[in-house]
Amino acid sequence: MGRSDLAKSSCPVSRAIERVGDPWVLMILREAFVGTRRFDDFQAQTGASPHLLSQRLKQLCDDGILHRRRYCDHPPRFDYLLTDKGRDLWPVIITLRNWGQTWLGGSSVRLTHKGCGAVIDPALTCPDCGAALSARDVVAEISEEFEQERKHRKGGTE
Amino acid sequence: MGRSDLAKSSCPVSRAIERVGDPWVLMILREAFVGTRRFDDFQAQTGASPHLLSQRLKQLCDDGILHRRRYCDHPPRFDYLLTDKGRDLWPVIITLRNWGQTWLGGSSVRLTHKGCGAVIDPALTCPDCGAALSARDVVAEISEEFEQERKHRKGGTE
DNA sequence: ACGCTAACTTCAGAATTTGAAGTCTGTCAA
DNA sequence: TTGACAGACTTCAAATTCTGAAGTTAGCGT
Repeated sequence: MGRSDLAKSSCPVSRAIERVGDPWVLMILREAFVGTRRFDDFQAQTGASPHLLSQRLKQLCDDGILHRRRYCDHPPRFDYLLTDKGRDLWPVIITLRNWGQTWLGGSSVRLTHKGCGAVIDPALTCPDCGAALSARDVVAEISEEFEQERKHRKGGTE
Repeated sequence: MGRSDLAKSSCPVSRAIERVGDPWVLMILREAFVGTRRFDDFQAQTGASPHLLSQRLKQLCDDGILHRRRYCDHPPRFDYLLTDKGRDLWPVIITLRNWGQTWLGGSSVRLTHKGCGAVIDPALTCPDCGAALSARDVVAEISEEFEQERKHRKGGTE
């Protein structure tokens, strides 16, 4: 398949990985959710080289995850803001945080729910019955199209 | 900072990214959650070269996310199973799926909750009051230790 | 006119990845 | 007992990507 062909897969997970499945992209997103906006701040907090950072920011803008805004005309200055599409990646960062906190330690990041004021660890639940969800509680049924793709790969010449 | 120092950060997100913030690792995890166990099947479904796959599987075993099991003595044959630590990464894959399905399309993966039988899209909720959660609903408060780390980077020589 | 800030770009050497080919152990059928 | 095959890898050279240091551009403040 090759990494650059992931987006062609009909699997939504592959497609998402193609866009955000990169350590630098994930670090940039973490920063963005903490309020970081400017190039040099992203650089300082992620440790990415300017070259790399500039590539990734460009890519994230192209993908509609960040928006490059001119926040000052004279001199010309730009910053990077999350779009709605980007803000929707918050659950991905939060689930990584949850896992990191549980299995790798590190000083915690406290999350407070504005609605009820409680300090929380957000968890996946069933929107229907409200039960907490883990891998064992759910059956995944792959679409016909994706099933074909997989079968083809097992036997096929590729 | 450099990518390989992420684990030294006190931020649980960085630590998690250090372990699983790689497209191949994420693809391997996706596969593992769909029941894939054997080397050649991982290879066919992820498209990774055997060299790369072997590196990543080794790394995932070292990190305690997968377990390399000898499932046959004669001839010696091995497969890779998720550990509890690995199974706990399910929410990460699911949130990637949710985002991919919403913003990138692709034929859907249907999830059925065994408990109540409903076809669902798992969502993050507040375990206290049960409300659905998005980035805007939560305040993140960074630990003192991590706050120091960040300040140091802004001014510091690094 | 000099130093400074912010947002980058350039470049060479180092590291990683790709893709093809090969290895090793052992089974099974003829 | 030879030959075809399966599974789990390893090896290697060429292509790609990343790292780290240095330089660039535009304009402000003194």
